[in-house]
Amino acid sequence: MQIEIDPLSDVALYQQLRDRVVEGIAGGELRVGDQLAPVRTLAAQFGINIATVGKAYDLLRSEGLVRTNRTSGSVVARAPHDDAEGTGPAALEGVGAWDGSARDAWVRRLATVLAEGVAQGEQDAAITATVDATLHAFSASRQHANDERKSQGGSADEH
Amino acid sequence: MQIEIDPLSDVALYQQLRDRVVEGIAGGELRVGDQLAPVRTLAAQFGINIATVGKAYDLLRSEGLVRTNRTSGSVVARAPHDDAEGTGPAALEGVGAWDGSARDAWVRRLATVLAEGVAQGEQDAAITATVDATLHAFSASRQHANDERKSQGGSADEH
DNA sequence: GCAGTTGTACTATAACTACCAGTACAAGCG
DNA sequence: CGCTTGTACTGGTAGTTATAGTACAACTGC
Repeated sequence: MQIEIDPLSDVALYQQLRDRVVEGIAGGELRVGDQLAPVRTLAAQFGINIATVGKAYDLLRSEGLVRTNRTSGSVVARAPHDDAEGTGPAALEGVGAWDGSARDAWVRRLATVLAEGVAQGEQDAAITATVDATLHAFSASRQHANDERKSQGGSADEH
Repeated sequence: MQIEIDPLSDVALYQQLRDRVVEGIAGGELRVGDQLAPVRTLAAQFGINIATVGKAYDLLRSEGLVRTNRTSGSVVARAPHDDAEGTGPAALEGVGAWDGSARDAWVRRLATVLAEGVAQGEQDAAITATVDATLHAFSASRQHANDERKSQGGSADEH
């Protein structure tokens, strides 16, 4: 998976890294068991500090999205709920659903973002359309990534 | 409007204030022309610094949500798009729709939050349901606030 | 004009965060 | 053993958050 970050953004570097990985999982570019690039590799790739990458991985681990085995690196630990298709050898590892309070916090955060759109005069229909389009983009991307794997068993992370 | 903030939250105080005002506008508790509490009043109410409240107002102004006339205080400058009902003497002031790039940034932020839910295994249907419920809560709240105004012409901000 | 209110600007300080640099270590793999 | 892995540590720089206190320009009401 190709990650890009913007050093000029007002969003913290480690936060951007974390966001890209989350989006990668949502979009299917990163699937359960996939290896994440070593902290040193990512740090060198972006010319940033190892500790910054480590902090991003720290965050992802605390969110239960990746699991890390000290010597073998970090791997994706959670997958989007794919309602369609039996996905043959899927569910390599237990998903485990996230913590209730974590979900509550997520709902709160979602509500705040939605309130922003509403306050700015965005119509409800326009908002739901944007949400639907975004979710559909994710599932379509997952579908596409799925097909890729079937034709060529490639790794998601060339480093 | 009754605002509450959590000094123990990891979210910055000025950000919380800004979020509450945004949600107030989305929920109709704050409407176009409504006066916001003076910075000194809010600062005293929460036992925080004037500059902190000023920063929140600064943010809201830069987002075009409030307009400020140096001596008369800050007032709400933007209203949710109410698709239903003629709302009689509504649209007291021009709404003006937000900047295109600002909207793009909002869509990006929304996508990141949605990705988080998807990555955590939340089903698309569950997400859209949450979004719909949140949007409905806002519009219902607006409706309610609207009725309140009709029966008793109260100010939104008693200070 | 005067008193009061409003948002804003300024300085200065303390605490915390983000990021960096370098080094070091424990644990597993080949 | 050599290599890679994540992690931990110290130390430093810069920026942000929040504080305190003072001050000012502009408008309202008397």
